[in-house]
Amino acid sequence: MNKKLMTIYNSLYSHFGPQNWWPGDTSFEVCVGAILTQNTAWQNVEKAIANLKKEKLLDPHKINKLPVKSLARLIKPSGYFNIKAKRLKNFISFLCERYDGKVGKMFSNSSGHLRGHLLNVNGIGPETADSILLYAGDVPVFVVDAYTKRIFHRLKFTPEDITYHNMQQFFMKNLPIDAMLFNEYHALIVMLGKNYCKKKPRCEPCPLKMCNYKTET
DNA sequence: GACCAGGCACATC
DNA sequence: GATGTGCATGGT
Repeated sequence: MNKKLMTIYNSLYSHFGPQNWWPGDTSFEVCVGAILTQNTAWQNVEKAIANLKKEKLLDPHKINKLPVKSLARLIKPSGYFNIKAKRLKNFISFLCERYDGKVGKMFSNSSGHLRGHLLNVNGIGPETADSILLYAGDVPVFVVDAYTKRIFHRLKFTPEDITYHNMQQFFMKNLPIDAMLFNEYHALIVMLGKNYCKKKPRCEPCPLKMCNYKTET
């Protein structure tokens, strides 16, 4: 257990408050959002999900039957819509065939193997799999994203080119294994990253006052 | 108009 | 195993 990691967490929590992640009404919506938000601003994902809701299509069996082209048109605002339509359908056919389209059943029927199963779905990589595990199923895995790597590199904790797995282990070996903590910590990292830890040369002064990163221009 | 966003798969060396 | 590239909309 690394005290500095908890100190950073506490500073972020004091500064930003609880983030109440994941935004979404159902665990299925969380899964859909996790795929749609790949390399995409959440704001755009909201528009895509709103389109699905408007057409009353935010339902595993309905999307399973929907032609890829129709799905692509609906999720267009989230970007990469052709490839994401395929990815969504890959996940949903996995969900429907193995678990009758029920996310709850997916978690209860796949004791410990779920991460591996998810990674076998074309279009689901480590971050998406872990987001589904943590935010749809309360499984205590730490979610790593581009902000996580950038921030903790600038704080000089980890190398810039660290792998997903090693970055995840860095947190999970140094923090208590706790889904609530991992949930809030990742969300706070994204909040910090979005607002204060952008790619150079537009980095804002960090509210934590712990980062010496300076813009080059 | 350039840059960036809560990645991933695939090609090529 | 490491590196490069396509995928695409919408906000700043």
